[in-house]
Amino acid sequence: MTGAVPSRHKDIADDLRNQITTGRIRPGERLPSEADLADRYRVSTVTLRRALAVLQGEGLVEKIHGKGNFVRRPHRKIMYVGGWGTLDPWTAAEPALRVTVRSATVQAHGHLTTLLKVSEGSPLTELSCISHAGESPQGLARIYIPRDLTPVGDFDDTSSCWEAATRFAVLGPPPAAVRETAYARTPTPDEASALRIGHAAPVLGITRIATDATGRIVEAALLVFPGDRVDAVFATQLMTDERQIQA
Amino acid sequence: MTGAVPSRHKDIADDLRNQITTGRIRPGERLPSEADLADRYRVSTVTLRRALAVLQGEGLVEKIHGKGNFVRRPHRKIMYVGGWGTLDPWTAAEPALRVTVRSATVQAHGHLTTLLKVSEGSPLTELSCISHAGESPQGLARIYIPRDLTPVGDFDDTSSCWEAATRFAVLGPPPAAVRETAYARTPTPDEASALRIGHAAPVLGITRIATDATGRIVEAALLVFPGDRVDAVFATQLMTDERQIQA
DNA sequence: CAGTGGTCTAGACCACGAA
DNA sequence: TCGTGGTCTAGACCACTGT
Repeated sequence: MTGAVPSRHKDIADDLRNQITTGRIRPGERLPSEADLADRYRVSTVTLRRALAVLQGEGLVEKIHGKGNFVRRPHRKIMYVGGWGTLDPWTAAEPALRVTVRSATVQAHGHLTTLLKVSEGSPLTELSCISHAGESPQGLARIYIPRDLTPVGDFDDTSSCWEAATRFAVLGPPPAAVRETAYARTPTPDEASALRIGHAAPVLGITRIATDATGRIVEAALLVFPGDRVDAVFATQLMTDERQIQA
Repeated sequence: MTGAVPSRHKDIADDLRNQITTGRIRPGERLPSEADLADRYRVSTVTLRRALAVLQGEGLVEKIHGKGNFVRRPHRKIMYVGGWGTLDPWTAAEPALRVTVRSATVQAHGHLTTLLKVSEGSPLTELSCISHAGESPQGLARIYIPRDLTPVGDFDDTSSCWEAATRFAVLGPPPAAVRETAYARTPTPDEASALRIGHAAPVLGITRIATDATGRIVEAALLVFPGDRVDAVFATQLMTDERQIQA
């Protein structure tokens, strides 16, 4: 197609990728320092860093400022199950899965009022969750629930809410309908550092709106997952009649 | 939280972003050359290019080698509707929406055999679709249908299949169930050039498997959308009983 | 050809992490 | 303090686009 563009950094990325995937450099191991690698490949540090950026974007390498570049442990792909609004049971049962939840009361503002269809300033319970699988951050969630629907009790390790949060499941009253919007984007700086991914690594976002039988919104959840670790699956049973509705 | 890291390129990106979003630089317009901008901001070309890379990742700027940096025309977010397996009707009705379909007969191999649960070498019809909204590529689709289920007739502009492809809808016999997996990743080089996005711009991918009442897979579709232009929405009605199924 | 973006260099200085 | 990654420079050379 197009002429081959000389790009030393891609060659280097290819070489390092091979060394990683063939096991010559093992998961968790630290790569030689960037200065060393630059020397070895006879390139400038800038070029070498571009090569590492490629691998970081692929989720193969994790950079830690002041410590070095590390080969990421390969992770089984986690499944977020749509409709259920939960990580798949197998994943959620993982013993190494730790979740940190921070709860706060906030007032609805801006986007939140639109999402929850509440008036500006309405009291909401905000749950900030971060889920780790072993060392690696695995997902972020910010869940908003109208204050009057919030289950009583603290979100400590023993509460059922904590259990639900572990699975990123819908909190609050059982919903009658769930609407989930999935999108792909780059992480915000906050998300990038929280998830320990590059600023260019794609994240899979899911905005989940749960409504009860009366149509009232009982929960809005903003979920963010590293793109290389999480897929979202949605299953639909179609009545043959349903297909007629579509024009 | 963390100390402010000096990063001139982010400041520049912020400034340019403001100029774009406030309309001081208009959609379709060409930015000053990188050399000019580097001069104006008193930075090196490398730093300025990092700033532009940020904006490109956000989908605000399109770089064209040898021509310049252009402000991308803002696009309404397109909705892919899960379950229905189609772009939303409003979008699909867009008159400016053009679709190019190329059909071929291929033999199942590798991943395809797993996806479609057919044996190696089974004949499949492959439809390669690319959808444009005006100038901008908007989505790619590769759809696979078992040869014996393929509707007869060519996929010309007048066929109903072409109409369905326009909406990225499920082809072949009406399915009884659809399973869609959504993921976020960076584009392959092919996808990046076909969609005219950067190699680091996130894409939203959807793998769609449609099965008939007997459980036979009647279609597998691999859809790829630019992350900044397409969202996917999935709606679920929950019977109260359904919630019990979950352990 | 001239003008544009794409890649690379050799070195400087700053910020973070662990002794 | 030292070794690490993070940012930046001033300039060179290559590749693509249009005249």
